[in-house]
Amino acid sequence: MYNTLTGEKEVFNSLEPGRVSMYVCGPTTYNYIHLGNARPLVVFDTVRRFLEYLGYEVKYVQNFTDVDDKIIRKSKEENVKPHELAERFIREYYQDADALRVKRANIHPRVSEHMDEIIKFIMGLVEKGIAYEVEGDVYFSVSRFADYGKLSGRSLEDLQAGARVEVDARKDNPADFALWKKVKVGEPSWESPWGYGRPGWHIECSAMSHKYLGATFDIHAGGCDLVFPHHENEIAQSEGLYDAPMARYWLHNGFITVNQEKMSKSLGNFFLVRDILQKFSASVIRFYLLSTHYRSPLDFADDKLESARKGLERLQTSYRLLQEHLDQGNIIVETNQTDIFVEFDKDINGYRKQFLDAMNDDFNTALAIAVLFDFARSINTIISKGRITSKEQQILVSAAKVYIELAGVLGLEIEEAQVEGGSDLVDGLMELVLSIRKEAREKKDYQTSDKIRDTLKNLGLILEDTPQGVRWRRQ
RNA sequence: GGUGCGGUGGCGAAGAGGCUAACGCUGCGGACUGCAAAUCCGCCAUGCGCCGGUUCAAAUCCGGCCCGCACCUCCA
Repeated sequence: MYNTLTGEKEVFNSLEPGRVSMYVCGPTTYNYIHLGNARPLVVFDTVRRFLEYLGYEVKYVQNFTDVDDKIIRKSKEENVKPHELAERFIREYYQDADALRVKRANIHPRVSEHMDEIIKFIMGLVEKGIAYEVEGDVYFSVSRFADYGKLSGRSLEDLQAGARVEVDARKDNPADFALWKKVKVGEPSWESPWGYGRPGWHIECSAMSHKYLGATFDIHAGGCDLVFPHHENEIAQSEGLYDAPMARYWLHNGFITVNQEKMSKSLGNFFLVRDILQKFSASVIRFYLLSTHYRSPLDFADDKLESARKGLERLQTSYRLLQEHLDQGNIIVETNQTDIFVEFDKDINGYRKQFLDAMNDDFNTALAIAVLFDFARSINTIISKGRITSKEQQILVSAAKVYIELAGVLGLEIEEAQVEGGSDLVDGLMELVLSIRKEAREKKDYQTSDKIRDTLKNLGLILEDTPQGVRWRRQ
């Protein structure tokens, strides 16, 4: 996997055999999540699923930033208490993340519930002399941490040269950042040795990751805009206090762009997951997010999601056809396997291997998906060969199993969309309509039969005539 | 100004020294079908931003240039 810290792909070795500890920076809960927020969720959820597939026991921690300037500002606008606002959007977060099949973390720590740990952490830094208090604020002294800049590849001189931060004369160094902010009127605050106040942005991840994963853990992940300053500062805090490497592998996903520009809240060009779900299913969104390598930028546009929709549908169709083929049970009892099935049987393992090789190479989901397409084509071809022997049926059953298993590593729902068919009423009506159409076709009254097909299509019901009779499905 | 990422067919996107440059979408031709749909088969980059260099061999390595994006301030 590619490690931002070294700038190279490295072989992954976990700290403890068979176990992986992983911390992912979660959202600040003051709004619904947008697609840009969803990308790391889906990408790192996939990393987790893959590690679990390989047999690791993954301890996955993802925080909620529920104490923050933006929450306070928005709560004033909406005239609700900050913690109520945060609480509400945590619930909304789960709704979107669950839809995208993002597995819940083992622990979802919140800043508001970890004040003791945070304050103790800061006290430790002050005692070690790498943080200092000024009038109720506490700052981290970057000049006291020799490795400052190692993650983002910049030096303190670089930072000063291009400094856009207004200089605060009370700081020893302009790059020093706040660990603790003195309370302002009307803001939530907690008691501390420096008076009432609240934590700075970066300290929470250092304190909470330490509590749940220890001074050193395996993987720390987040969006690439967090490399600097957020993760750089986390390293300074954690390594400054514990003198041990914070995380061994740092993973960063690329941005979602809109017209090649970063999707962000400040530019206002963001799309909420919730709104996109009006047009596309969560599975399609997930598929789309995984169709590009996680470190590359990914441009958002309706036609690109539409293309993803068609692609995913292709994968789903293969599975559906395979199931139907097996359900039809047109097995003939013979012993001689044809060559093509022998070949296909070998291919199944080949696809699995190719898929895993792709994932093993820095989570190349785009390539892994390509393998699924090859697999799908193979399935489509083999089942078009018609009747099968019982031995051949076994091969198809195992193909179905592997196919679902690999899709599952990506968290893709391949077998969905068919059962949702409907109520007894719909089924009953469809039975009636289809029998009328069947009669019309038998009488070669194609005008009527096509009218039925076209009308149903406009209602979102697709009819497909096959040698075994008509088949219908939604969408 | 500093730091980093990237430019591959109509679109999206893999590939990172050597088989005909994957895969998906679109388009075109064919098979199947009453016609469709789905599926299958075939076609669509003598070329991978531009110019040089290294090499028997370069999208892939090196140098220069052009263009785009991001970070250096809250953002995933």
